[in-house]
Amino acid sequence: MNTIEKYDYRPNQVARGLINHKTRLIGIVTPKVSNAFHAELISQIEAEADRAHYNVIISNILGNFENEKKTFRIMKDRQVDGIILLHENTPDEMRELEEIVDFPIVLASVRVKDSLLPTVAIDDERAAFEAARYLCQLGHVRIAGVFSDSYSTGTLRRKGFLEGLQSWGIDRNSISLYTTECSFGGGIAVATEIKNQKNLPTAVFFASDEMAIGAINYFQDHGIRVPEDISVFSFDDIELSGFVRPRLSTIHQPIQDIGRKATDLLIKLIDEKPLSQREFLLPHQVIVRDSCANPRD
Amino acid sequence: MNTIEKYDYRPNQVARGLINHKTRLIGIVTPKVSNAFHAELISQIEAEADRAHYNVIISNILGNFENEKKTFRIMKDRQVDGIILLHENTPDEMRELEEIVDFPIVLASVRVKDSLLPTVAIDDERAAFEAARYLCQLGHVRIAGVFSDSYSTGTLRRKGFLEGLQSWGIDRNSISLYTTECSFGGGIAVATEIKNQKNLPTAVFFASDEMAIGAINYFQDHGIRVPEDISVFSFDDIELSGFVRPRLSTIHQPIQDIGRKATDLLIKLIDEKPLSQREFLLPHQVIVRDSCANPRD
DNA sequence: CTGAAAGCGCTTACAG
DNA sequence: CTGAAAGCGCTTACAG
Repeated sequence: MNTIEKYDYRPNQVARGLINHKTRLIGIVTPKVSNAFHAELISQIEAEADRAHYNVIISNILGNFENEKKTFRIMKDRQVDGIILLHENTPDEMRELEEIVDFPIVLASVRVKDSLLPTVAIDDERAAFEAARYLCQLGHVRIAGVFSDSYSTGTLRRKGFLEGLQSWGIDRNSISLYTTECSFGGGIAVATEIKNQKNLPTAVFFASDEMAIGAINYFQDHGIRVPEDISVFSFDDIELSGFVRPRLSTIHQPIQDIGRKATDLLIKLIDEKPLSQREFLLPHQVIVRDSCANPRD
Repeated sequence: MNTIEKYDYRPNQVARGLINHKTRLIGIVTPKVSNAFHAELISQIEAEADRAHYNVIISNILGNFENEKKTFRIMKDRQVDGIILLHENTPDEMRELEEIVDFPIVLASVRVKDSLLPTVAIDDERAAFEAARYLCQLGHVRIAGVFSDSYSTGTLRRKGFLEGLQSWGIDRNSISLYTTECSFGGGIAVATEIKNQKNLPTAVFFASDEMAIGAINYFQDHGIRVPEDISVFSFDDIELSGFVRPRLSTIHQPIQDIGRKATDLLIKLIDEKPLSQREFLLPHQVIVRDSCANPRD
């Protein structure tokens, strides 16, 4: 012990990894690290992993499934102890990925249809339902919804949104639906389409804050005021949403809790401890700020 | 070879790391992964590292030097091949960090006074000089500057800013200087101070976009219009700066090029290749958008 | 209880 | 040119 102190001996983690078959490395697989929502999540995961003496390897897969498979193979070669996946796949794709690795995978902030993988997320359907009801409450009738083509930010939120409107008795014909990417650019693209509609909706629900910010930008550029001419409600509550103008009314996702819980769950699985449940749906919140108003007509 | 194919054999990277004394792992050390500027930089570094078959370990140091030293020790234990540091330190602190590790370190987007470390950044002083001159050109005379307490975003940009104003003949007494953190919160804190000044400046230069966005938010909340009542010029040109209202006039940092170049440089050092120069100052750009106008008086 | 040996999965240097 | 041995830096199981 004295000698250890004296020479400041520190064991070589690579050698330990080889003998223990544990690297204390967690892989985070994400479509794009620089996405604001993911960056916050990654930051949180790193902090929680650090507490448990794990380190974190990140990887951008840039929306390409071949890339994602390659990444899983690399993580396997590197002998990471587990993966936190921030990306959705079809059930078939998911099965392909699971076959590549022999360590646990946890889904964070996303859900995969029919998957048996441990998941930490929110109730997307319920949250979108509440968002839709909020818009109805304000008096909106001609409403648009903008979603992605994936499961959580697409199917699930669209379903909840539609059910919310229906439960208020909104006519399906006065609802228009759009599909695009969860990015500033995606929002702009849809805003362009919406503007060219004959009959402008009085409110638009976006499945992500970044979409909403892009769209609001476009609306403002073209003389459409938010919320005076059009109300905007979105989803995620990234830090930024309180700093743009108008401040976004949005669904708050507990990013910190999701990151922390997903990390804890993965570590439990690595330690082969039993899980009390497979799916953790953390509480969301409807945040009312300045991007919604009553319709003018 | 046939057998390799047949059983899809893939060498264990941990074992290879042990024998080769190379892990093909790069450590990124950053104050906060979720900072927009850093997130874009990290994303870029990961992409470039991937191209060279390296993986990337990230670490939040959260502005604590003890934490940073601990991180360097962990990176050493993990036998990473090199570190890209996105954080500034005093020369003394930097020396302490250098002593911990035995592999190359590259500074990206920051500079350390008197350091001999390979660095990829922009000419902060020159860029701030140009920003100051731009404000003068618009006719501003009562000008405030907001900086951090570190070297690149503090000392260097402050120096260039002051020289720019001086070169235009602005009276030192009409310039007020502030120090805060490069975050939304830092910007809000300074905006509060500025608002309480007897004689409001007609233009404010912020050393980061995030500061500026926070401050603009505060100004707007308190009936101070940007740019009508006060012009705001900032620094970084994160993706967001084109999506807030008003769009930010700012100094463009070539984030992609910085990330790519820093990675290439580090890999060269890992391979013990010679560097053509120690410091690479990439070209910046003055981006004129909507947050600056002529002063009203 | 202490100390030497075996082994994790590779690569490299060397013997045949 | 091929194949067996040594060794990277640890940990674990076992002999003394």
